[in-house]
Amino acid sequence: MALSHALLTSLIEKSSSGYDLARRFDKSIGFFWHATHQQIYRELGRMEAAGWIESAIAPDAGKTRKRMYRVLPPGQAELLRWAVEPSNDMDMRDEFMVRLRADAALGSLGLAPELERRMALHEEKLALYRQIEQRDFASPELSRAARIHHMILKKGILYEENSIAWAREMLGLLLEK
Amino acid sequence: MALSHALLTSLIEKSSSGYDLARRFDKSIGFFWHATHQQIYRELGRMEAAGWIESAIAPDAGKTRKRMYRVLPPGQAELLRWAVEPSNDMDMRDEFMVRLRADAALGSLGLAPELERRMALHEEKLALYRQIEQRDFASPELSRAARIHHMILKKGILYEENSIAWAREMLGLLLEK
DNA sequence: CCAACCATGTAAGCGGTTACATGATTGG
DNA sequence: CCAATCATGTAACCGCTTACATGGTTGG
Repeated sequence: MALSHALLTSLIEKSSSGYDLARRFDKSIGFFWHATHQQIYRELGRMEAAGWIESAIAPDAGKTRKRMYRVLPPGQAELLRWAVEPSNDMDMRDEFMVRLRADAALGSLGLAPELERRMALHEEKLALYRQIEQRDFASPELSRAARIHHMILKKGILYEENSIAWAREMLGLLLEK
Repeated sequence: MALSHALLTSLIEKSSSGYDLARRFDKSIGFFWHATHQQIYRELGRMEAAGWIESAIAPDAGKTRKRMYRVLPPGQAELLRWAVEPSNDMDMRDEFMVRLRADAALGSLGLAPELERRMALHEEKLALYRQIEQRDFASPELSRAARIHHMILKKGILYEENSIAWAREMLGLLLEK
């Protein structure tokens, strides 16, 4: 399971509460590893039980239940151990391809509007990624860590560009006749 | 859930046994919707209980348990109903991006060999896709269904090309210094 | 004759999704 | 004051993965 290791990585980058972690996750590692807050809270509980992380009442908790989590040496050791294992391929589950194949088998089902909707989503994501790129990676001299983060972002940018170009061609085919 | 609909589509394309379905799946829809044989058998059972498909002992069963499945009108209706629903985005779960981010946080962990391994896998897949493209879609005049199948394959080809180009650049960064 | 493959299934366990719940704080 | 957001959790369900099991057929 990789969720725990994604959380460890994120907590090593910056100790934080479950809530903050969930929000940061959505905007960084989450682009490549989505998780809901329920998953995150449960996983934090497990990792604390395993001695990988520890928590304390947050300094700014006030009367809330806010807790800060930080990684312990066994957690870091586990991350190191895991990092060099062979990784599973990305799974390519795309419902829309199934729908297209149904359209091919049954005749024109009117998938064009849905394709346009998805294209717009890709455009949005691409714009967001490019904005992040401008903001965080414009400098000519970046640290090794920053350059790696940039490459991860670039993977997303390539994917979105690729998806948009493909969708444009696919749309042409669906609208034919 | 889309697995049942992927199976319905595949069965509409060609009635077959669970075993054949599982094998065909690996080489067509399976590129975008992987499923193990256990998932497939269970799903076939559910769909038969729901009246979407029916099965009969296969003509070439001999003394084996081989059964042929075919789609019934309610199954086709269900597929039509589902096909035009809004589709979920492809989830982008890529463990290797998490590992890279761990590498960025903890210092050089030696991920280059693993990246090279993955690059080779992408090359293999790309070669396979291009071979299928030559075999099935070389003709200048293709039916609508064939052209849709070709576009689905092209999506895979774009993805693999993209991944290889990205990996090459990433490898350069990991080997620096 | 034996290994590989055909063909189908059971069972356990885990991860992920969804719905629901609770209470505090902040901003208009 | 009320709505939105902060912050954390419980519970149920379902899909997916993995291991294991069973028996028939085919090819060298």
